[in-house]
Amino acid sequence: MSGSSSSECAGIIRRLQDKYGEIPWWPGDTDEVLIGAILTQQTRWENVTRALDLLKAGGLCSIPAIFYADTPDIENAIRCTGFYRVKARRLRALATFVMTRYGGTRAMEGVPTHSLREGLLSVPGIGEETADSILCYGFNRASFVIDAYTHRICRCRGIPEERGHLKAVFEEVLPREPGAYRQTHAHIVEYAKEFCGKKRCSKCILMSSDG
DNA sequence: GACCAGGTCCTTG
DNA sequence: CAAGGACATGGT
Repeated sequence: MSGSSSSECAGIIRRLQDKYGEIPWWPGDTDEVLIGAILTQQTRWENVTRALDLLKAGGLCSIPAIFYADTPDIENAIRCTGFYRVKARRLRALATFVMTRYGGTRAMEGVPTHSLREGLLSVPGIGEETADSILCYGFNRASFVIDAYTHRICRCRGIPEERGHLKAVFEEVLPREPGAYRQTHAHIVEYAKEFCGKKRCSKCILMSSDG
């Protein structure tokens, strides 16, 4: 792996840890994480929590409930997350995959990570980021999430942005523990939301020397 | 009104 | 394969 990228990423990880410490992130049971992972696509998390509350109020915040629900009921609950028709379809596709292949998320816990990932990626509407979010936050697997914020931070540090490269580098540098993966990803999002615009970063604590 | 948000898929060149 | 567009609501 690129030694340069590795040391840069290691530096980013360490400085973010120093800045933020332990922060809670993406709470909820497994089913709720799967649903949230779809809803948060290209959408602010605050809008997602509102939709999750509406789903809960309607008894629709679980994979079986989504599987058996009427599509219009799902659409109404998730409208505030945008792309609501597409997302309702994706939720149905995910629920269908889980229920028909495993009978529920509980039965997926013993399935090997690479096998789970492959299955998730076969579901229409689930790409690499969503799959990794589900694996890392929903199933406690060491699969690092590369999102738009990760790209921004790495761009600002001159690290090659290709997704597979970034995923490999972070997974090489971090201890192979889901908790460490979750924490680092949470740090990246917190930092980037505040300091990294789409075009340029306003401030960069990641810039300091040593590395 | 313009621009953006923790993506993914489909169509074009 | 790269680039562009569609999907849609809500906040700044």
